[in-house]
Amino acid sequence: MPELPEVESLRRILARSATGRTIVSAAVREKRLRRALDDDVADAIAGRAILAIGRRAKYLLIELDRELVLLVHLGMSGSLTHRRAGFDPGPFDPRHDHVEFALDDGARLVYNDPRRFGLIKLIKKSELENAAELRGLGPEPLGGGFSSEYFWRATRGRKAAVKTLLMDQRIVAGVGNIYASEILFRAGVRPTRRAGRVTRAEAERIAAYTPAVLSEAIGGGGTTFRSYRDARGQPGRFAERLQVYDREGQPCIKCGAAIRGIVVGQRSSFYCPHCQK
DNA sequence: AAACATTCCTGCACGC
DNA sequence: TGCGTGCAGGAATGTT
Repeated sequence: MPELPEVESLRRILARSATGRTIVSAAVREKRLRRALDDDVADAIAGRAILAIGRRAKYLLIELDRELVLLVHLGMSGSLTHRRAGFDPGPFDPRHDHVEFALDDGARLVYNDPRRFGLIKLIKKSELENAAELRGLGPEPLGGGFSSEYFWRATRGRKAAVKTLLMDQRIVAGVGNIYASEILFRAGVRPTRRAGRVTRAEAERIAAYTPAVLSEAIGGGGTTFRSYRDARGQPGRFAERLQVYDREGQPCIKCGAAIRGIVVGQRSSFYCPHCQK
């Protein structure tokens, strides 16, 4: 997964394929995800109509009738696939297909998550804003709330690496490890730079490249690094357009210098020592 | 066999 | 001293 572009790609596919459908039944095979699924989730979902599919940060929001919302997070290794009736159901994975929804058109939505860092939670629509998972999230990077002025202010006085802050969901919602490296490369800022030392011009570039990179990735259907698959079971195509991520030792596309791989805030990070200051 | 696309929690350091 | 905040580190887990 599953950073913002992957979840947004998933949202768009499900919006077309599942909106208006009714969930006739739900089966929970494994409820031990990041948090254990509530015991009554399957019963509460059965019979509910899917009104819309939304997204906040990396959370997918499946809006149901009766003012219910199913919150889905894919963690590190989760996927939610839509399998049409009568078509190849894809490789059935009994060990990791943890939750399955049957729709009234014969299709199925299958939640698969090997590492089980994901989350599925049913909440009332009125409690959405106050939900612990969504409360405190920063602005959506594609929603206009993530301005250069905002980011510049948010970084003042902060000693943590700028990449760490860019990935902090309270600062901006949806940027994860892959795109943080890509955004900082395009902005010409090293991931290790202390956030408080980012100049105003650099903050402007970061704030501008953040939505640009995410939008481009959405256009490519997201990034498949190892195992990510979209709702149709297809890998994302943005991996071919990654300029630094997982390219340690390979030449920078701008200057030819060898891309470096380092660890920042315990996450693998990549940058060009020549282009990024 | 070490690394991993995410989030949450703990504990320490620092500053007021 | 006490408290709040920031930050680092680790844990959760299965796969490649």
